[in-house]
Amino acid sequence: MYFYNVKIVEISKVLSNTTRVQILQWLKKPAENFPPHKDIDHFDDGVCVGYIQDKAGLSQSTISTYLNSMQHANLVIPTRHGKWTYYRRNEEVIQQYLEALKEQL
Amino acid sequence: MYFYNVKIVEISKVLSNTTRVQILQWLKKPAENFPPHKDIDHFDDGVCVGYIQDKAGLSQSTISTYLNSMQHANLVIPTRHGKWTYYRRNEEVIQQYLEALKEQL
DNA sequence: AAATCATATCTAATATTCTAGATATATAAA
DNA sequence: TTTATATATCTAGAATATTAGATATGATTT
Repeated sequence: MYFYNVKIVEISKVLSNTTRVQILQWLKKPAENFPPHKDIDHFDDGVCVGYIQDKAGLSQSTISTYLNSMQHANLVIPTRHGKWTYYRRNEEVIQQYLEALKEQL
Repeated sequence: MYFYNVKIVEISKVLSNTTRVQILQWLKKPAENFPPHKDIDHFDDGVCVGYIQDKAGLSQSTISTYLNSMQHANLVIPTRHGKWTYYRRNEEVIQQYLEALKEQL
């Protein structure tokens, strides 16, 4: 298991916004929260930005900025498939964050 | 065990600032992080604001504001002793926050 | 190669956070 | 009952976050 650099304050900043927390929660069960993708029949690489945007009801640029900050904190992993970028949770980091809080908080 | 209302976003907001995280950490081991109080020989009710201010190196009003936000999120409990207000961790809420994250995140 | 589609980045307006100084309040001491 | 001490609240400026629209980029389609 590779250990990322888990920065408590940076990750907490991500979690200090309702929409960003929701995105993480939605990505836990993509099939329940998003329509199927048109080109692929699984969510192995996560969910495309457009679906996340529709669900959140915020502008495209805002969601892109949010996802960027989440990626910067290593909470999500982007994968490019053609013209789409899929985002999935980084379960390792989420787990490591919980551990870090348990130890350090 | 009484269950407080643990709001993930509100608590995460507290934890999104380095000083506030440090305060929580310092309060875990008051005897190691603060000088003894002059009137009492224990830290059962926590640490007075002045000591926290000195340790953090920020202004009195800033620390007071921080402690207020932490109290509002139920992360710390204030106790008045004469002219001092002592703050201690609310271990129940901290634990419940960790549980809430584990379940919901 | 032009048009289209998905996403990212830039720009800017508004809101919130950070922080300190000034002032208020509450308690204790003189 | 004035004075001193500890903490809280008020005010305000600077910094950062939120958010959307406009524009740019990268990939696919026509």
